[in-house]
Amino acid sequence: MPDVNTKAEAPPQDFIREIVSEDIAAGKNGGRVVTRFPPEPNGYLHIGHAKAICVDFGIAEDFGGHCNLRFDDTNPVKEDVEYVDSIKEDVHWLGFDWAGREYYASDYYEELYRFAERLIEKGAAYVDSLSADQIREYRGTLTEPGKDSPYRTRSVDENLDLFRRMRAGEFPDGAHVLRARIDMASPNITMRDPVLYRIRHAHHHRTGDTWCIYPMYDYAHPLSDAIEGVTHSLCTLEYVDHRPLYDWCIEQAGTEHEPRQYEFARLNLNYTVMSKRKLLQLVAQKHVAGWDDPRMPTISGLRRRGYTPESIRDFCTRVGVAKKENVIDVGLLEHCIREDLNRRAQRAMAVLRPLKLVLTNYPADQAEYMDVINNPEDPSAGTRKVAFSREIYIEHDDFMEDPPRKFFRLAPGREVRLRNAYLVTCTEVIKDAAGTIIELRGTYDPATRGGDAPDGRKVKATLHWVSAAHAVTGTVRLYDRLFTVEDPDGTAGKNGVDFTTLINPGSLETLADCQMEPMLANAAPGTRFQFERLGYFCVDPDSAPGAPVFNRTVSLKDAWARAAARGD
RNA sequence: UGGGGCGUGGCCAAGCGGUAAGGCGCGGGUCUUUGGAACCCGUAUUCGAAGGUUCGAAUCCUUCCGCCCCAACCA
Repeated sequence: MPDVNTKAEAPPQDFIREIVSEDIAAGKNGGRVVTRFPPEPNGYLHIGHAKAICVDFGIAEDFGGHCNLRFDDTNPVKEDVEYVDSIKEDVHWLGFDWAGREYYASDYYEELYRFAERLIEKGAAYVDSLSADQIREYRGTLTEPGKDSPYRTRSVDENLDLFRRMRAGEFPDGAHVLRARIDMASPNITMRDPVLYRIRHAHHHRTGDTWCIYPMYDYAHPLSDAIEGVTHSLCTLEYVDHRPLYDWCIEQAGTEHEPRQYEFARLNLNYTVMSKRKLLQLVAQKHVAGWDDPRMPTISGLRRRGYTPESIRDFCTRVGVAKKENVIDVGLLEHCIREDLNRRAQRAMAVLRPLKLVLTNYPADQAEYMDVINNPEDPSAGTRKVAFSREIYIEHDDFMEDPPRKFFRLAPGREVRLRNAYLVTCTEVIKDAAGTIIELRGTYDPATRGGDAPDGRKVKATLHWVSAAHAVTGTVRLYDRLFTVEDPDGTAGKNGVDFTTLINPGSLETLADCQMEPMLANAAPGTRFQFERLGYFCVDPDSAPGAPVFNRTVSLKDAWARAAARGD
């Protein structure tokens, strides 16, 4: 058994961390590591962003560096402060801290403008007066080279004059753009004289009406990185083609810092749509209650669903960082939250679909209090008292009048255990005129208090329950996948239908007559419990004192249901 | 058909010329007052394919095949 423990603490490795390690070893950037998380404030963050956040902040943290939160707010017509606020909240909630390094590309507009003038003076940029359509035509296609704009040869003086007048607001939107003079025949389309600035007479959420020309991402991003002293600019794979332009901007601007861009594969989840456009559509068309609907893959949705930040971060590290396109099984996400909550969530008993069981040999006016362990995984969570009495509710699913072979819960004449209470036997089934079971009668064995029989006899099932006289009524929202097809996007595309037609009609089931133990009546919103034998549930903000509303985060693993689905 | 990225078990993912880690899932078992949890066992003679180099290849070379991205004055 040679030193197995010395290797156990090896930090998580991936190709980016390898690069960073090598850079540090080589003394690059004076050993500094600076990354950035650069969202555009035009929507809510989702689980895909969570991966990027974990990569950007996580790597900085691992190497003793820091990560800037920078808003890439270069397109005023799509952005809003509502989004910057939600982004800040979500990043913080995930457990990351930018420690005051909150930046905005718009803070650099003046500096970016000066760089642009310098580019013009060097002959590296020019003002083009082609229309957007013409620019597209001149750009060529994937297989044919583009051709030079007739304005490409304008003099430096003319370019400078035009660009200054663009800034001064002399021209309407679309009249001119500033372009990099690179190579219209480049096999990489990104390099065919990319647009650097466009005219947009629009109000910006931070700079107001100060500007009417706005820089493009491809220009603003590398220079913002350089201005901030970012060393490793980490982004997703679709930007690989943009890297030569990123480097071109850095080189042309001759900045003090020379950040480098590295790309990794974005996160995809099966049974989920992730594009901002589609998420926005779900909200706008009211297929869901909002950005934070517990069925949404947004950070705010996952939060309301009951996911913990720890579980999401754990998920991101398990998913890894690589360059292969991937589709992660949502089952992994569910595993992560179960594992976290199993250790931390207080247990409680709640009956979702109540069926009354009257114990005919239990005194009508009596009640007693059982000692119940709050969390078997965490002794420090202590115990609580739970009331027991003659009339109790059990789960309707836990009784079958004519049970199949492998069903070993309650049935006529059968004895089962009521968790932490007594062994009980069903003696009678009461039905209404229509034949519907409305109540059960049974007896309890007074010698089995706590749940063990002195004679050592065993029962095969243990049921959760709640005393009818003490129960509080609450609402439970059972959430299921929003889509039951693995690849909603692909399936919708293949069948030529709108993806919203694929929404699972059973993605939300609301149960308003759930019977719960009293301690659940006034739990604070956000509090998470395990309802024994059912799953993990989180108190929703819609709760009122004495009228709690719970969201089911995820069910418990259910071998019985799995076997039944498999066909025994 | 231009350029770029990527192909290791159902889904991820290590591996960096010395004889296929790990996680999820799945199957079986132990234990159990949650059909939960925990624990144990099993799950790729093979790394997209075919050639080649080598004593030895998932790792090097060649060719082929497949998937993804790029033709916004979006990011």
